[in-house]
Amino acid sequence: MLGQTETLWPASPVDDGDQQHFCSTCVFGNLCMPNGYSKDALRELHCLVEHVGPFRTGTEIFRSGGEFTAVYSVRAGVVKTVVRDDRGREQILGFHTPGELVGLNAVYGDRYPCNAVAVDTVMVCRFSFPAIATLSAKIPDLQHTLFKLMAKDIGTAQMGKGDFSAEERFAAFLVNWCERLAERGYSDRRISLPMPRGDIANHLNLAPETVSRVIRRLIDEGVLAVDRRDVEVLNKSALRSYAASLLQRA
Amino acid sequence: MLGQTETLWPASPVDDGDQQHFCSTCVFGNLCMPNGYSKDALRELHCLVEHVGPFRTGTEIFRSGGEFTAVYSVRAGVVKTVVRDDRGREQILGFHTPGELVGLNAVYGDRYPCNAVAVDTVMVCRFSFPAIATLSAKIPDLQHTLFKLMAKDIGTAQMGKGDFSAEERFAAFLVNWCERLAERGYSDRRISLPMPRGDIANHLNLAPETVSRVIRRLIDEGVLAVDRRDVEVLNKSALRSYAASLLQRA
DNA sequence: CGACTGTTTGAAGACGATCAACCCCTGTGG
DNA sequence: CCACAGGGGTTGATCGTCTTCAAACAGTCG
Repeated sequence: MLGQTETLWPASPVDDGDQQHFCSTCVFGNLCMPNGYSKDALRELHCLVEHVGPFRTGTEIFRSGGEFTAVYSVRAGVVKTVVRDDRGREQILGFHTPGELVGLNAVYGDRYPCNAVAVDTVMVCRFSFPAIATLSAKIPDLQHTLFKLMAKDIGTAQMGKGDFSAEERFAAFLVNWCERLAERGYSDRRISLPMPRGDIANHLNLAPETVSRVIRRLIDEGVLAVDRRDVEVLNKSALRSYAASLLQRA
Repeated sequence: MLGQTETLWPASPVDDGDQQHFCSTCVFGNLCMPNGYSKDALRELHCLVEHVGPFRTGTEIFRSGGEFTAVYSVRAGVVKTVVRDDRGREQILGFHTPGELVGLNAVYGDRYPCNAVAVDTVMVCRFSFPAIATLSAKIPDLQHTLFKLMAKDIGTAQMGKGDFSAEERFAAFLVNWCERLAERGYSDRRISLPMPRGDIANHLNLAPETVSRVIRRLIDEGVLAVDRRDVEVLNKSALRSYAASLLQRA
């Protein structure tokens, strides 16, 4: 199990030297195609990218109602997107790991529909959306990538729909989190959940107490080992079986 | 209130003669920009559109797992999109009225992620997606429209997230339904809900019995008059106040 | 008329929310 | 070094809403 004092995993992906296998090490993040772009395309993309940050925990990268000008690629840290209703209750739409693009849902309308808030210390790259849209007309691969990223966001948002138990929700969240981190070169067994329990609960439409109880059950069953916000998946297949009904939708 | 035998509203939008104010009367549906396209663009769009139908209740326009080749614009009737999990339980992602585009969520991946099923008798227009993507690189307005439509779908899917009561869910659904029909020239007070109660319940993550009870309460409060699948909104502001917390998310 | 589906209504039960208390860790100041 | 305050997290007891189960009802189509 986990000791209290040992550091379990590195805070950033393992350095591959000059090789860059993962898009998280590229300023474009998921804006990269699997096969990359031509040199010309890359040069043009580089012209319009802008490094921003760091943002400290709780600070806003953009704000709901603010003029939509750009999308952001997460370079480091975790970003959450949040909507607030008139009575101040907030709903966390999602968490975004390095490489992922934030702000695409603002393309409809000329204002951001949600807040983007730093969960921990965050670095981002800013892409002017008008510029990227114009560029995508010239670079079919880029247009295709944008279409795919937006369609993926539709699918992600739709996956939340459905009547699922607390266990299913949390397990699916954890499995999905592991997979996304694994794509970036992190361990898929030992992961960090940098956001507070209440944020996880909010995102899953559960009470913080319920999340706590679910975690307890999973620990008691030997599925997880948990030390504060660090999680080790001990029985991946068991976790997957909990998440199955939510993830395996044909 | 409603009599049993009278026909409350026309089955299709009022004919304006030669004027075509609404996109539902145009084969392109929401693929139309507010200001329309140039003649050249229209001609090219016309080349790749394909009329399909009619589909009878319960028949599939496309099927989950099928090769993704095209998106569909609803011309007449209502289409529902459905995902089925491994145990046969199904989840209705959404209902689509005339003018709306179905299948954009398939752009990610090369297979449809859901079934599209006719709720009543449905006519659609088929657009080859590769063709439309290619065309959109030449027509900036079309690209922009596609981006916006996809972003809107993200927003629609995200709106479902949150912890809402049965009343809030149903009221928000009904208000949204009215607004979408109103955009198409239908009455915004007297509407038809052509899908069975069970489908509404499924979409809202409620039991059919719960939907039935919510409707009963709204009738008793004088907010609605209901005759089978025809609904008249008697107190729009009351209905909106129920839906407020779900719709008014800044 | 009778089988069928879809809808409504009632009663009992389950799951998660809420309320309340406690714990653990951190940081701060004496 | 210890005391204390504070936030985040955990645990237990109770409550409420929606689900489930069961039955009756309505409209439709053969």
